[in-house]
Amino acid sequence: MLTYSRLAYKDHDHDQCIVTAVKRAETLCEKRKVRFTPLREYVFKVIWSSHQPIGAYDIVDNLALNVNTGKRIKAPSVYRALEFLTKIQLVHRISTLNAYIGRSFPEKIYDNFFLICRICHVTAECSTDKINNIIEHTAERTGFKVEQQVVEIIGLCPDCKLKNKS
Amino acid sequence: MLTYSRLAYKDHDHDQCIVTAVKRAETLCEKRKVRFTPLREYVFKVIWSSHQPIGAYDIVDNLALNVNTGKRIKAPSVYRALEFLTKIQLVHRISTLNAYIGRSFPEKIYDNFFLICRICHVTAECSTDKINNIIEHTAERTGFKVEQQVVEIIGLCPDCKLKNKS
DNA sequence: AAAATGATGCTACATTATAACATAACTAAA
DNA sequence: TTTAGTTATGTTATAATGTAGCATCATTTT
Repeated sequence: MLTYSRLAYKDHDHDQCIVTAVKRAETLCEKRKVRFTPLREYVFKVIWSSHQPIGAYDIVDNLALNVNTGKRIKAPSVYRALEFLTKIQLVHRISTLNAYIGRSFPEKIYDNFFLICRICHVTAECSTDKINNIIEHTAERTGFKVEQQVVEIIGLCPDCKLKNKS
Repeated sequence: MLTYSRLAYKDHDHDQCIVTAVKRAETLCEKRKVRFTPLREYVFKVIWSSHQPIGAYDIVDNLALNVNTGKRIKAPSVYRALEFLTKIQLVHRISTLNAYIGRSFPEKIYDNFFLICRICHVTAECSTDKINNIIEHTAERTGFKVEQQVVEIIGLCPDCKLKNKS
């Protein structure tokens, strides 16, 4: 089976994208019995505001001020929200960019990878169970126990590929 | 075809490892008509001094003082050497650790991945042409042009797996 | 209500990386 | 073999990313 998320490359109703992601997040947190607090939701929404990974300090800049105090939310709070969201797989840290992106298949822990445009940074999540098989197979022959995989593919998205053909 | 570098997990003559790597580097640089300067060689050797990825500032700390001036070699110089070595594929930046490791198959641009031990950080480079096929195939269906791939597998190396069985 | 746990706020700082400009070393052309 | 061009390194300062440690506030459990 092979599925992929080409959505990032198409015109689409992005507000709907966010709504769906938030719903998915709420469901997942309920199931895992963890709290989807306002701060975590705000951070999650800022991350989902585009299909480009966003840096932690850009999230800080894009967050609304704290509702109660009117003060800016500081880096450590954002990093803690990111840690939480990452741990339950709702968000992925694109380590080649030091930036964070919302996950389209949060239930898939392996089998997923990211296509990252070198120019515009638009990032699509893909999922195929074949990759994991190969990695697992190769790793096992060396006695290595796979726990987590980071697969980041860098290149050109369809749009930037066209624009750079000249 | 499937090859892999289990060397990292075995007792071996590591000095020989370094000598081989340096020779390979010299040959590659000659072929590409780029300069394997003393600084680049020193940095390369420090990286190859173990099978654990090493951070840029740890390289700074481990470098001998500048032969002529007796002064410490500073971060920007090291980063420039790293940029050079990374660009010609002699070194890989393990982006999940912000650290650098010598490559065993510098001629392979795709098809390679890294098994990184979560505990001791020992890292083995593997190479199999199957992964790239899948990624390429999936990416192409979305119109994405693959240029570079970062595959970092986190888990337990054979030694740490044994030690943590209890 | 009290106690325990979990989440956020906050200051200060650690770590990783680069910009910008000066100097030195190499290379190729006249 | 000088000179001009190019590439590499030195140096200072600073940007960008991430965390430690402790105080406070909120939620859940007893």
